[in-house]
Order: sequence, then structure tokens, then C-alpha cells
Amino acid sequence: MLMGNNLPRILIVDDEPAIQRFLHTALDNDEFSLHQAENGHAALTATVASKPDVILLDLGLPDMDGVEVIRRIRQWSQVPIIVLSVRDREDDKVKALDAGADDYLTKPFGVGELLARIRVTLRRALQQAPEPVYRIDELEVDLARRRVLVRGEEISLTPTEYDVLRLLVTNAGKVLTHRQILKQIWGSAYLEQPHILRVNISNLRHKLEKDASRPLYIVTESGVGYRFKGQP
Amino acid sequence: MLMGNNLPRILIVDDEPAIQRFLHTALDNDEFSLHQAENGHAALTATVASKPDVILLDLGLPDMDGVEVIRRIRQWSQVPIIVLSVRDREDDKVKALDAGADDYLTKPFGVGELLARIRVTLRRALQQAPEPVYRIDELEVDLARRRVLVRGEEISLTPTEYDVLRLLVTNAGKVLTHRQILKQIWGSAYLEQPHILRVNISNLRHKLEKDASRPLYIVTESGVGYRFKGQP
DNA sequence: TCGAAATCTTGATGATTTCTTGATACCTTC
DNA sequence: GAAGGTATCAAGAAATCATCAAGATTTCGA
Repeated sequence: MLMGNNLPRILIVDDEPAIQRFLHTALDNDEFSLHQAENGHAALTATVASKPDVILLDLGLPDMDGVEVIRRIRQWSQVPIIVLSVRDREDDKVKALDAGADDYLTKPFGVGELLARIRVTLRRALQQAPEPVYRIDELEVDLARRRVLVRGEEISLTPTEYDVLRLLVTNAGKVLTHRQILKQIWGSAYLEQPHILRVNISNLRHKLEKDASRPLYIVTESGVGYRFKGQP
Repeated sequence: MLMGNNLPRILIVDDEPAIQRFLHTALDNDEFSLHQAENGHAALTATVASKPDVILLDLGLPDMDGVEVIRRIRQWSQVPIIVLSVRDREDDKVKALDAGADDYLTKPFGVGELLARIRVTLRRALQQAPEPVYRIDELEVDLARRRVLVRGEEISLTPTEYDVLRLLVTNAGKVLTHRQILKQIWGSAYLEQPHILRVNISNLRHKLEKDASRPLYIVTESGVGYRFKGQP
């Protein structure tokens, strides 16, 4: 695996050796630092570990649906994802793009076009690269590693609790209405059931806050929803 | 820039009436506000005038090369440009993308894919768009975050108080009659009950104003209604 | 596959916040 | 100074919220 210091890092996610070789040849020109993963889980790990500037993702992975990989990455990272796929159905493209992909190239594609599209995403990425770690006071939420620390101690959250916290944290400072949260986490069927959200907020507070009855992080906006205090 | 609850503005640049009609049909679903230009110069003017959120650009314009249009726009604007072209040569794509285009779709393309790619660019634009904040003297109303600051201090408003304030602020400088406000906030059934509005205005003033008996922000127009001081 | 543990969902209850209304005093305008 | 419009305080009603706990469901390890 090629390593470089200041070169843009590209993570290639594909299980076919032929494609791997092709991409390595196409991109190995001292302009990029190349990394690779052969399946979905490896891709998620590598995204955390090697912090790529662009991900080239094949949808047809052996262990996980490619769209699911996109969704998982988008939970905590805005890294540009360019899908490279043999699937040419419009529905596949729409699903991948709506899941969070930035571009979709159908194989076979030209190397020149691929390079140009990589340049587009890199040009755009120059803007901002926010750390996926939110710190406020004694609370630390590491979205990439899915870990939450309170006063340095890791605390364990249930999947639902974590999802709620992630939603609040990634919208720090903004009031999220009950319905927004319910739709995101539980789906449209629960839009009129704020109770289940309240229970989870209560549980979260007892785990996060020093004094759950005087919450510092998750504040109630009565009649509206909840808000995570802190900078976005 | 995407602001408030206005529809995203799309500028269609194409000289063929058939394509224009096709795009209008495809995009005219109350989700977008459509604008159009038939040639390169008109496109440049329209980009300034209608401040689109996305530009759909055909490369084959009668008066100017499409790539040149991209370059000119990029001299001062980062508005997303999606190229729609019959040209399928890789060289054309590379040139357009390197000139500053964000995406390149070869005709014919599916409406679903086009919409998905438009959503991608809008999604990206929303992430970096600064939220509209109303500032008047020492008062700051952040509609996106649903936050109100007075002299840097955050104050908490009840849902009704916030609704009234938002209505006044978004109509800053204009006199709103009692009945207008009552209808907006409480509904037609309360048209003849200005009392409930007065109570809320009083509460708002005590939270916002330095001296509630000499209000600076919310002024009474006796016999008419209330007015929020400041620029619209 | 089974059983234990963790998690989710729902119900009940008391606490808190917000809404609405009434009473009263104040202000502006004629 | 009178009259109509306006501001404020306060209190009961209504709505919203927090919490505990129990039963249902899912997950996970043996």
C-alpha cells in the first residue's frame, strides 16, 4: 500500500482483483496515496483508520450492500464517496446518491473522467473537514468510533440511545422537534408518539448528565422538542 | 444561497425548446423555482439576477462555448453547475469538470437520476449555507436554530411567544394588525380576542426589552396593532 | 437451539411548564 | 376628564414532560 504525507488519500473499496489492479494503475501516479479494502466492514474500518479524502466504492461487495456502507459512513463523515458500479439501472443510482454518495460512475468508465471527477470532489473538499468528534465540557462524542465519554469514562448506550444522541449532537445548537427526531429514529409511524422519545431522553440524561433533573447537554424546549447545547 | 423556506432556484440554460419543455415538465413539481436562459450571455446575466441554487447547463449554446460559460461563472460564483450534454467524449467531460462543473450528465438521461444529482448538490449547499439571523441592536433571532439572544444571553421563550416574535421579526418594519397576528397564531376563532395577544406581547417585552415600559423592539401602534422596529 | 441478558415499548403517576382568562391599573386621544 | 384602548399581575386549567416499572421483544452467548 502506497503511503504519502500530504498527497490526497484515496480509499478503493472493491473485491475484484482485476478492478483493484486497474485502479491502482490508473491512479498510481504520485498524485495520490492509495489505500484499499475488499469488503464493506473493512471499508468502514479503513475509513476511520486512514481518513481518506475520497472513497471509490463498488456497490457489489461480498459482505454488505454498498448503499448500506454509504449510510454507515454518512452517520459520522462527510468524506466524498464516488460509486463505481456495473449496475446501470437508474434506481440503483438514485438510491446510492440519496444515501449520501457524491457521484456515480458506471463501469466501464474512462480513466480521464474518473480523474476529473476525483478532482471535482477534492476541489470541493478543500472547504472544510470538521473533526467527527464533538467535545463539550466533560462530554465527548466520537462519531467515527461510536464512543461516548463522560469525564474520561466511556459509557455504554443502547443503539437507540446512541442514535438519538448522534442526531442531537450533529445538529448541536439547533432545536429538533419531536416529530423530526421520531421520524429520523423510529420512522413515520411513530410521529405521534413522543412518549417513547421522552423515555430515551430521560435514560440518556441519567447516563450523560451530572444531575439529570438539571440537564446541561440535552435541554428541553417545552412544546417543541429537544436541543443539544454546544457549537455545531 | 438557500435561504429560509423559499424553494430552491434552478436555472436552465438550453437553447432547444424541446429540452426546455422536457426539463420544465420534469422539474415543475412545486419543489423548485425554475428560471431559464437561451444562450451563454443570458446565462451569465441570469446567474447574477436570479441567484440560482443550481444551474443546469447545456454545452451547445448558440453564442458561446459552454465551457467558457462555466469559467466565467466560476470567476465569482460557486453555484453548483450540472452539465447536460449530448457530447459523450471523455475529453468534453474532463474539460467541463476541470473548468468548474460539478457534474456531467450525458443525454439522454433519466429524470430520476437528474433529480437525484440535483438533490446531491442541494444537500451539499445546505451544509455550508449560513443560517439567516435577524440582528437588531442587541437582539438576535436565529430562526433556523429557534434561538433568541439578548445582549449575547440566550433567553427562553414559550412556543406561543416565539411564534409571535417570529411573525413580527419576519415582517420587521411593517405594522401587523391585531387581527392579522391573531389569525396567524391562534386561528380565525380568536380574531376578536386581542387580550390574549396583549398578554403575550407583554411577556415578550419583559423578556426582550431592557425597559418593558419603554419598548425599543416591539412598538405599539395604538388602535392598529404592533410593529417590530428594524430593517426587513 | 435454548436460555439469559439486554433492549424496547407501553402504562401509570406526579411534576413542571404553558395557556387562558379575569381583575385592575395605566395610557392615549379626543 | 371621559372613553376606549393598552399593560400587567395572578391563578386555575390544560398541556406537556420526567420518571419508574413491568411486560414484550430482540440479541447474544453457550
